[in-house]
Amino acid sequence: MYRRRDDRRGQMVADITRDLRRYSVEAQHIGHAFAGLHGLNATDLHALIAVMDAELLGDPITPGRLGEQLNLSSGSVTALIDRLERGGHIRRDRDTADRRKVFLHYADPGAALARSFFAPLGRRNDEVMARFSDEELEVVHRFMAEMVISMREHRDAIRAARGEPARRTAGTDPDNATR
Amino acid sequence: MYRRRDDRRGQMVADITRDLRRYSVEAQHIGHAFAGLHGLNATDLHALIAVMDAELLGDPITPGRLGEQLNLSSGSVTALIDRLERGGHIRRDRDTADRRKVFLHYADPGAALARSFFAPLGRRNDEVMARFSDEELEVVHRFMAEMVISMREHRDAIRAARGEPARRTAGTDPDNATR
DNA sequence: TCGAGTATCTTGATGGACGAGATTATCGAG
DNA sequence: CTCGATAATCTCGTCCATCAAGATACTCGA
Repeated sequence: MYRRRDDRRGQMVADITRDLRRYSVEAQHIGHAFAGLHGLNATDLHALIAVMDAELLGDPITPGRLGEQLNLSSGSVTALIDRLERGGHIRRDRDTADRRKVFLHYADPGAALARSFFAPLGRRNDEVMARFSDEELEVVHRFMAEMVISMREHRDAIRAARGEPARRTAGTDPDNATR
Repeated sequence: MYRRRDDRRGQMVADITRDLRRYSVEAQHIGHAFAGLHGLNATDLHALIAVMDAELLGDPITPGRLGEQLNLSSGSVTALIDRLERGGHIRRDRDTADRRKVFLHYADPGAALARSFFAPLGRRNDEVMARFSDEELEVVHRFMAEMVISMREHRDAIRAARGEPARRTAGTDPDNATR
């Protein structure tokens, strides 16, 4: 689209760029549509997924860390958690050691919702991937992993250019990040 | 994450799924951060890109079609265009044939902004892709193209489940769609 | 053990974006 | 030249994010 070259490889680069853009636009639309279908908004859905992820890893998330992941102010996070708790999706639990902290745990309705979001997507993933060999998938993985790294750097650069000092999220550390 | 298998291929599938999820999350963050940096919001940025895309294809977009692409109500679209026009990013032009219609054209500040969004991303893309052979990129392209198709189907399914009757956007037609 | 400093979450006020529905302008068919 | 359909706009209410301040709990040095 922007910068079009004539050689075959240049065309390929452009195609992939366009693929990626389309993919993320679709992903956003899907999240938005699914959320709306269940009376949530896009942020709520992201939060629900983050809470579930953390819980499945045995490392419950706190409002503070949730705010970092979603890039939300602390006040917004409280309101967000209020909404989700009111909807019965998650619940708050005070830490016994440090009573300032609140741990977020998902309640069953929330978990079911998250599963119903991912299950069909997973099926579709499987369908597509079935058409590729192990070696091909390996290439795809290598490519996507590198793209994600590059995107994260870019994200941090933009955030740094703003006022937020890059706001070291879990993304700064190499790869143990939940997502 | 969800459904983890032990064999190598299963692991690969899970990894790629995770890659894709991370990618779209990052893409969203980048859009949000960039928009905020320039006094816009995420919707405004998407709209600006859509307007530019259409214009570059020589087929200026109308508010109605823009609303379809962004999945916005007509009222929101009007407000959105007001904002962008006020900011000097785009301008409205009445169609001479059908005076109900309004064509959206980007003004220079808007174009510059869109370019300053894509240019660094393009550079990063190039860097990553330089590390892959033609054949490998071919595989990536094939994979992503299929994923996009699958995602679109899913999106339409969800929207159909809602109230909107799949709202035939440009996505229904095979591939000449801008995005 | 007291107190200043810090961390974590919450509250309240404000502004802005979005959606729903009514309204205005225009077009095409009979 | 009406009537219905279509495109955009306007109005209003709701909801969400941000900001600034506040409440509570921990930490550590004197």
